[in-house]
Parts: sequence; C-alpha cells; structure tokens
Amino acid sequence: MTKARKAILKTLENVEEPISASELAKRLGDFCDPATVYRNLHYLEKNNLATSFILHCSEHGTERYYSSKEGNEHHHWFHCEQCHRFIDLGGCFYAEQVRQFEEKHAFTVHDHTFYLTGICQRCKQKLGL
Amino acid sequence: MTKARKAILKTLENVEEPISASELAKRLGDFCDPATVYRNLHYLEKNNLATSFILHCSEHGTERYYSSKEGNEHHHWFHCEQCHRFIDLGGCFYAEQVRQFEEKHAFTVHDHTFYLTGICQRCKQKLGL
DNA sequence: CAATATTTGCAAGTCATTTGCAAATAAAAG
DNA sequence: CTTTTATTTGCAAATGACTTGCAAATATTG
Repeated sequence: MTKARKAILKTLENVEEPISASELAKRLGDFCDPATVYRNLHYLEKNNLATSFILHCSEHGTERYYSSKEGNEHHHWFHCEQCHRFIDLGGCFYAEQVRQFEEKHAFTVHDHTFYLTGICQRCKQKLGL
Repeated sequence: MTKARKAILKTLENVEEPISASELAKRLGDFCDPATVYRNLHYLEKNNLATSFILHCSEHGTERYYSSKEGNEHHHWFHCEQCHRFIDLGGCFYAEQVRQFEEKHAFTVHDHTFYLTGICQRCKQKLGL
C-alpha cells in the first residue's frame, strides 16, 4: 500500500458521509495529484475496500460519492438538496427483495443503488417550511 | 408546444426502456440540435412529462436516462452490464417505505432512485454462466 | 542492494452536458 | 391575419468530472 492509498482510505474511514472524489482531492491538497485520487478510488472499489454511487445535485453537479467498506454493512442515504449533506438511512434493507427479483427474472444482480433526495429537517425549519 | 418538443416526447412515449439524451439526439438526427434535445428534456422533466435517473455503464459511460411519464406510474429498472438493455421491475414499490423514512427523520423526500445492475438471463446463457 | 513491477505527477485528452448570442418560431395582442 | 412580445433554436464555444500517455519515482521481489 502506497502512502497516497493509505491517506485516501483513512480519509474515507474518518468521514461519516459519502464523499466525492473532488472533495477528497481538495482535502488531500498537495499530498497527491487528483489523478491519483481517481485512480486509487477505483483501486479501492475494485478491491472491496470502498463503495460508491453517482448522484446529481444542483450545487456540485453529477459526481460519484465514495464510502469505506470497513463497517462492511452496505448503507443507503438521503441527500439534502439545500445543505447538501447526507443522512444515513441505515444498513441495507434490500437483500431479500433483490433475491426475489433475481428469481423472478432469472438475472444476476451485481449491484443495487438506492437513495433519496429532498430537504432535511433543519433546512425545512430555516426556510420556514 | 414546438415541433422539437413534440418529437422528443413522442419518442419517449414510443420507447419501452429509459433512453439517454445522446441516444435520443442520435435518433432525432437532423430533426433538431442536440442542445435542443437537452434543453427540452429538462423542460419535459420540469413539467412532469418525463422522469430520469443517472446510471453509469461500461459501454456508454455516465448518462442520464429518460422515460415519459404518461403511464403515470413510476417504474424501476434492472440494467444488464453485458447487453446494456433495461428490464422493467414494475411499478414503484417504495411509496410506503419512503413515507416511513420521512416520518422517522422529519425530512421531506422529493425523489427517490432505485435500480439494479447485473447480467440478464440471455447474456448469462450466451456467456455460459 | 539490484531487478522488476506498480504507482505517481503532469499535461493533454474525452465526453456528456451547458451556455451565450443572434436568428427563427410560437404565442399574445390588436 | 399582421404586429408585438416572449420563447425556442442552432451553432460554436465553454464547463467540469474524469481518464490517459508517458517518463520519473516508489514499492515489491529475489
């Protein structure tokens, strides 16, 4: 494991929300090149040390968000369109459903994506909603 | 409604799978400019005539896929990583669950995304899996 | 420590999507 | 059905996330 790899993985582990590659690159600053961040995120995901999903938001555009896989439990998230933070919806609750779909359609599922977007409690209050 | 708008909506209605903006632009050919396709897809989505989600696949990269909203029932999809077709998983089955999340976390959900990726039955056979 | 394999930084691509602007078309007004 | 006003379009240039070629730097092997 190279030092860039370690630093990226450590950052993923220390952060409590999914984080985008560009945000990660920003946090690592001169520690390593953005290209290295992208390459290592692919490496980590391929080696089952991280997972990601793509999400579009008005402020950051379309980006891929990464989380470490240390907890080993797949989580799903709510994304606030106002403050752009993520709220953890808890461990994955789709394993059984996915299995049923596999049975019904005879396909093999490699991955599933689920997330919610909207406005969080705090932002609703701020906006008087 | 302009003629470009009508043509795009009609194409969305005639196609049975979600279709990407670039594929739509290709099908419309010289009928209108790609920029017009993008602008009108935004228009249609804003006016509740279409929905979309973002998905990454090895062959087409990261793209947004659109469906008309005529049937008025929100559908979810499986995407085959081999033949790159979509399989309809049926009408949305998350309304109740989303409501429970809203209650539990006191946020307001504007949208939810769910899809599966993997290998379809036909491709499994072709590949001898 | 030498030999080999992998990773990195840098700079230059890619590619979906967006945007400015002037011309063309649609909708509203008369 | 013209005129006026508002919206949309095509074109070309820009944006921004992400990728890639290549030679130098760092890891890993023996």
